Amino acid sequence: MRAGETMHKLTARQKAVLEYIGDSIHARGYPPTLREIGNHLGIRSTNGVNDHLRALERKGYLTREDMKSRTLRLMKTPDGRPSSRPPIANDNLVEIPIVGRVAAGALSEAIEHPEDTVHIDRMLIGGQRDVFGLRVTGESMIEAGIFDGDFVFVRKQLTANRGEVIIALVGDEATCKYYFPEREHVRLQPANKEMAPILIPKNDWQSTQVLGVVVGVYRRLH
Amino acid sequence: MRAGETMHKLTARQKAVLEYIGDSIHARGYPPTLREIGNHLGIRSTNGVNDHLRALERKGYLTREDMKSRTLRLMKTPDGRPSSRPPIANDNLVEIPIVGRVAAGALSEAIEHPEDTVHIDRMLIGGQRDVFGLRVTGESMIEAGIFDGDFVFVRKQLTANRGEVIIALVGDEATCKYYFPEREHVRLQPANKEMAPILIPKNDWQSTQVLGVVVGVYRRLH
DNA sequence: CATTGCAGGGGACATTTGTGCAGGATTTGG
DNA sequence: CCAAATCCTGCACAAATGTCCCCTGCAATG
Repeated sequence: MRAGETMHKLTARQKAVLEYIGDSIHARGYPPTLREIGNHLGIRSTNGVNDHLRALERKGYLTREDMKSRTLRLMKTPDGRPSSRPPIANDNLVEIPIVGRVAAGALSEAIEHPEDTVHIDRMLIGGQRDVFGLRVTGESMIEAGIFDGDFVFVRKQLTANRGEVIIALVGDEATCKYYFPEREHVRLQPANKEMAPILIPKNDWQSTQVLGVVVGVYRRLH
Repeated sequence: MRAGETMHKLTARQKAVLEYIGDSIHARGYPPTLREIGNHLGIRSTNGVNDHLRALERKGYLTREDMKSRTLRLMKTPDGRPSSRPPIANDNLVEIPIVGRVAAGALSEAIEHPEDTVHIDRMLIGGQRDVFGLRVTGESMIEAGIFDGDFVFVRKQLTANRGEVIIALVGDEATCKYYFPEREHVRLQPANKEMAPILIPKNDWQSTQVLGVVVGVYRRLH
């Protein structure tokens, strides 16, 4: 950085404006209007927003064109580096339906009508396809680090390997357990010393009872 | 692909329109207006341009929003491949830098030069801003369901509430622990019966030692 | 031959959007 | 302490911009 090229610092508010503009471009593909910025930051007057934009222009963080809508261009990031934000590459993102709760019943129906979806980085689910999400109820897998309220991401498949964490349909309830096929029965093993395994005789066991294999776990804190 | 979902081919004119929109976004950073498109292609009537846009929408090459200027989004390239800059429908996505591993040392440097990023649904981090990611090393939080190799998402902040899971800088190592401020010292409590708490005298404790509060945990399985 | 899609012209109209003016309250730097 | 900057409200206005309606012509299709 040369002398004379004074490093104009931003106020917190100006930084927030600049960040929202970047977010908008990044997420929607086009810059926001004055009023959109105002709405997002709780500024009721377009002039209030304009003040910020003028300040950001003066300090060299963005440029715009006269009397044209949405013609904002970012020149520098809030920390002063030249701006060039690559657009999100869709290839890395997957949209995942959250189909209900494990052990909540009537799951198969829920799968057809997802209530909600989340987007998740493909990297986090190991590049798997056909993944859906569930909310966990109960404490049966706490020793595996899967707690009440956690989200689990499940790769849809009808078979599993010994020892994997699976979602199985028992009766009409979905449940999350370790999978242990044995001679006479299939053992669904909880990860909780105080709970007994579920034993299902091989005769009663149908392949449709495995809904999928858990490939990821997410827990919100705070 | 269903029947009826035919591969809609573009006319030469429609292709030209689509390309100009792409050029505009690329060169100027924002999409053009109807009249700008018309000027560029020699179409004097906004309606003429609108016809093209409607056709492109119908064929799935772009989307736009009602009564908003410059809200064009490309969905497919002229040759039918998904657009390289696929605008995420909703803006509930956040790009999160993965800055290193907890207890890996030299973390503060890593924060400046993120090695990698993941995208995550804003819903999963409770709408927080200023979030970064870390990979956990070690077993010190297993009873809190945070295992070796897990990703933690951390809201950047210099203070925390009693009992929250935080990332703290101890010496030059970042560590993940429960936060318990007490009379004489700050206690960093592991969630592992076999490990002792770290006690840091209030004198040695500086606010900069809290790097942030853990707002989410992700674990890959399989 | 009627219909459909394409490619426009021309223009009225409503909405969106940026600009500008007139303030006020607070903070910051000298 | 004053001046400048920050961060707003509120409003009026004009320009930019999308939508809609009614046309013309042409080509392809059934």
